[in-house]
Amino acid sequence: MRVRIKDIARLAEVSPGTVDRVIHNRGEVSEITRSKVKRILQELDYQPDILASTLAHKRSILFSVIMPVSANGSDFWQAPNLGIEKAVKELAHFGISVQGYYFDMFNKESFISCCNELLNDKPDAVLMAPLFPEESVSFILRCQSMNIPVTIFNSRIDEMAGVNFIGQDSQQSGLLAAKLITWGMASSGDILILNMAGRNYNHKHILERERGFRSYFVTNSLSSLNLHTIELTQATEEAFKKHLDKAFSHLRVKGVFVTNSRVHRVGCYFNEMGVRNVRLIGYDLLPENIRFLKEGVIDFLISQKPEEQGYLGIRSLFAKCILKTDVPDNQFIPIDIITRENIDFYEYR
Amino acid sequence: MRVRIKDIARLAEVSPGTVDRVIHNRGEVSEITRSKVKRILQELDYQPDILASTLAHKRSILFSVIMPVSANGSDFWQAPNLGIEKAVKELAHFGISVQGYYFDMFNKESFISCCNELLNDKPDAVLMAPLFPEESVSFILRCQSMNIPVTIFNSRIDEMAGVNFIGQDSQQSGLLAAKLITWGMASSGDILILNMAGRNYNHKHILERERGFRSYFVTNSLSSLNLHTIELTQATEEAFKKHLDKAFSHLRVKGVFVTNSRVHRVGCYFNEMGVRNVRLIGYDLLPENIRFLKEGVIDFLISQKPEEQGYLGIRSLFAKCILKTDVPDNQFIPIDIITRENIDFYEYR
DNA sequence: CTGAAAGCGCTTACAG
DNA sequence: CTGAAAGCGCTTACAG
Repeated sequence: MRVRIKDIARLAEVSPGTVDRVIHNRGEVSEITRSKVKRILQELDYQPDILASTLAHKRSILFSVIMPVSANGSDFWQAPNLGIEKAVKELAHFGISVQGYYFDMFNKESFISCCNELLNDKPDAVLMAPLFPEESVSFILRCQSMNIPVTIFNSRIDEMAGVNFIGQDSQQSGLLAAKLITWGMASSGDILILNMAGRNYNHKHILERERGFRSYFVTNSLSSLNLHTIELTQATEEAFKKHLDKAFSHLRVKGVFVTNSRVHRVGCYFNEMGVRNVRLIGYDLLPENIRFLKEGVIDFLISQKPEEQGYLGIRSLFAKCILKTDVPDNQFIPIDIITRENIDFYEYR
Repeated sequence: MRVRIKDIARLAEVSPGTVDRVIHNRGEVSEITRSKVKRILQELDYQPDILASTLAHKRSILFSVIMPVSANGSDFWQAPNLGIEKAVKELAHFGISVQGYYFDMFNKESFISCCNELLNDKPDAVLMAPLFPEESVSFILRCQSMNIPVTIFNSRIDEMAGVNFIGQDSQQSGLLAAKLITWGMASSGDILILNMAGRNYNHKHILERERGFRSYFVTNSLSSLNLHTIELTQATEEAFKKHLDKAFSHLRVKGVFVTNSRVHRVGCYFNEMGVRNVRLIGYDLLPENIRFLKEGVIDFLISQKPEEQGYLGIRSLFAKCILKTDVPDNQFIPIDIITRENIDFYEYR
C-alpha cells in the first residue's frame, strides 16, 4: 500500500497539515517537528500523489514559449507548435496551459519586448529558442531571479547552470551529410557547400554543420573530392543563379550540400537547368523540400525534428514544475535520415 | 470554467450520482431522466476530469503484455520492455501496472498456455506480439468476448475489427534497404539476399522485406545487378560458411542484404575472410550489430524501434482504457536509417 | 507554531 | 429508480 500524508502524520504524531508544510517548505514549523517529519518522510520514501495534489490545488499552470514567428513560406518555426500542442493535450488534465510569444528573428528589439511581455504574465516555466545569444542570457538570468525554470531548444548558448537544452548536434549532422553525399561516389570531382541562411542570425549552428561536413573529408582522406564553400547569405535570386552558373560551368560538381533548409532553391535550379546526377542534400522537412525529395531531385534530407523538440520542451517543463524529477542537461535529438523511400513515415503525429 | 458533474446535475435537476450512472451506462436510471441527462451532457460537451476519476476509483488497472521471451544473445525481444517501462513510469500515477507473459517463440504450446494464464489474471487490456497467427486470432476473439481491448505490435495478422496495430511497413523497409545498398553503386555485379531467421516463425515479415527489396530493382531497372537469395534458415555454422564461400568465389558480390537482425554473423564472416568493399545492410540495433556498424563493416542498419513499439503499445492501451479516446487502427513506426555517424543518438531514453 | 475542517471532481455503497 | 453521504490524497484558509 502506498504511503500517504496521513500515515506520515500518524507516525510523527502531528496533523496532516503540518506534514504538508514540511513537504513544501512552507515554514511555520518548529525545527524539532520539521526534522522529525523529514526523517519519517525519508524512511518511508514518501512519494506524493500528484493526481490528488493537482486536484486539490485547482490552480492552473502557465508555460510560456518564446520563439521566432514562422515566416512566410519557410515554416520551420511552425513545426515546434505541433509538438507543443501534442504535449499540452497529453498534460491538459494537469491544468497546464501554454502561451506563445513570437518575435521577428531579424529584429532584436522585438525579441526583447517579447521577453518583457512574457515576464509580465508571470509564467511558471519558460521554453525558448535562444536566437540572440547575449539577450537570451540576460533574459534567462532574469527568469532565474524570479525562480522561473528555463529550457532552451534548437540552438545552444554557452552552458548555463540550471538551463536544459534540447536539440541536435549540428557538427555530427554535418558529418553525417558528408557520409551520405560521398557514399559510393566513384570518381573525383567537386562538392559545393552552400550557406544561405536568411541572415547571420544563427551562424553558429550553420558553421558547426559545415565544420562537421568538412571534417569527414579530412578524417577519411577523401582528397580526390574538392570542397567549395559558397556564401549566398542574403543573395538575391539573380546573384544566387549567377553563383551556381559559375560553379557548374567551371567545376565538375558531384554533389551539393546545403547547410540549412533552403535546399529547395537548389532543387528549383536543378530542374530549371536540367542538372542530373548531382547529389543534393540539405535540412528539414519543409513541404517544398519534401516535393523535391519525392521527385528524386533531393537525395537526402536531415530532419531536426522541430516537432519533437517542442514536445520534449514542454515535457521537460512539466517534469521540472509538476513532477519535480530530474531533467537531463542536454537532450540530443536523433539525426534522422530521410529519403523518398521512408518520408511517408515521418509525418508528425 | 470547466463543466462538472455537479453542474450537469443541477441543470438536469437530479443528483450527481444519477449523472454518474448515465455517464457510465450503469443502468438503474429511468429512460426519461437518462435521455435528459444525456442531452445536457452533450450540450455542455462535458469532459470528465480523469484525475478526479482515477483518484476516486482507487482501483488499479492491469495491462498484460504477451510476447516472446528474449532469447540468449539476440535480445531483440528485450527491447520492447524498455519502452513499456518508460510508459508505465509516465502513467504510474494513474494506477497502472503491467504484467508480462513470455512464451517460447518456437513452441506453440507455450504460447497457448501463456494466453490461458493471462486471461486467468483478468487484465483490463492486452498488448501482444502475435507470432502464431492462428492461435493469436482465436486468443483475440476470447479477449473480445471478455471485453478486453487488444493492441498488437511488431508483426501483423489479418485485419480484425477493434484490434490496433503498431509496427513497421516491412515491404517499404526492404525497398529502402535496396535504395541504400545500390545508391551510387557504379559497376555491375551481384547482390546477395540472406534469409536466416531462426526458424520460419515470422516468415511473412521477412518475405515482405525481400519483396520490397526486389521491387526496387525492378522499378528502377537495375538490371546490371543480379539478385541471389540464399536461404540459411536453421543453417549450422558450417553450412553458413559454405554457402557464403561459394557465393563469394563464384560471384562478384557487391552487396549483402540480411533480412533480419542476424547481420552480425555476416560481419564476422567479412572480418574473418578479409572481405572489403562489399556493402552490408541489415536490421536492428543489437549490440553485436552496433559493434560492426561502428567498425565500418556494416554500412547501414534499419531500426524497427522495438522500444518505441512497446511504448506506443502501452500508451495505446491507456488511451483506450482510461482516456477513452480514439486510437488509430495502424500506427506505423518510422523506418530509421542508422549509420556509424548517427548511431550515438539512437539509444532509447 | 499547530490542528480541525472544508474542498478539489468523481465514485461508491447504502438507504429508501 | 433516486439521493445523501462518505471517501480517494492532498491543499488551503481559518481558528487558536
